[in-house]
Amino acid sequence: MKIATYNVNGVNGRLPVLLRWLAEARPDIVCLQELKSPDERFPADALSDAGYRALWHGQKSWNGVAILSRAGMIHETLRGLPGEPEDTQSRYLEAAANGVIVAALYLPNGNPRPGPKFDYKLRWFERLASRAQELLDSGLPVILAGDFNVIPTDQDVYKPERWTEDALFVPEVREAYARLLDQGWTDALRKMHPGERIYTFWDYFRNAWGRDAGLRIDHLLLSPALAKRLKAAEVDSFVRGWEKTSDHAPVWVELKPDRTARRSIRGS
DNA sequence: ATGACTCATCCAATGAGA
Repeated sequence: MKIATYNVNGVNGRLPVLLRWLAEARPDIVCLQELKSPDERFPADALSDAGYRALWHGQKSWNGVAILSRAGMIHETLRGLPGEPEDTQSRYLEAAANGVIVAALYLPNGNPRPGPKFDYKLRWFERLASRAQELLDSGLPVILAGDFNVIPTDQDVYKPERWTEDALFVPEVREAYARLLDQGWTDALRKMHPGERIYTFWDYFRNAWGRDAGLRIDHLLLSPALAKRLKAAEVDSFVRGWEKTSDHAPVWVELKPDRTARRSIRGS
């Protein structure tokens, strides 16, 4: 089973690129971020024609997350993170699909720092960590997939010294990410590629793609049950080179079949 | 240090992204 995350930076403007990538990559489940679309303009028909059922949590102009599945039904389990009822930003959607709990998330950027946007990022991080702990405690197979807006280490940025004051890289944020992992999550891309420079985002500015001046900020975190099934994790960086593309590239994991489930099917 | 680029917004100039 292949599960992907892709910050599309505008789901309607990006539709041709998204459909092309879906046709080529054939992921079973996809988490999308930055829909930048109100719910009524989400391209559900075009995605349905491409073979995907969808669940979406949109918002006019900004944010917005969605979960696509071609594997079967999607059952919503949570829309928005608890803990801040006045928060109207559409950044979290969670569902059960194909035997897995999938959380699609778009963590706040947090710049400029210091300021209210940075404070909001830290609060949102805490709310995510609370939910993540609940999900781990459930013992279910869970994947947290999305744009975390966190550069975890020096290895994940083309020029660390340029980013020391940035809300994506300051120690406070990197520590929050490390604490999240310490709950028991596996950073799938890093697990499969230790010691490798690997990016998921390249700025539109300054020919960042041409210079390979990237950041690794889109992450796929696996609960222990799914970490055992991890087979491959990659970035479809070629998509970043397409016309009218997003500044992010899709990231995906391939999971081995669930041995427990297979045993039960065989009845042994 | 700034701004470069791209998206979405009642179409123009602005906010947001990272």
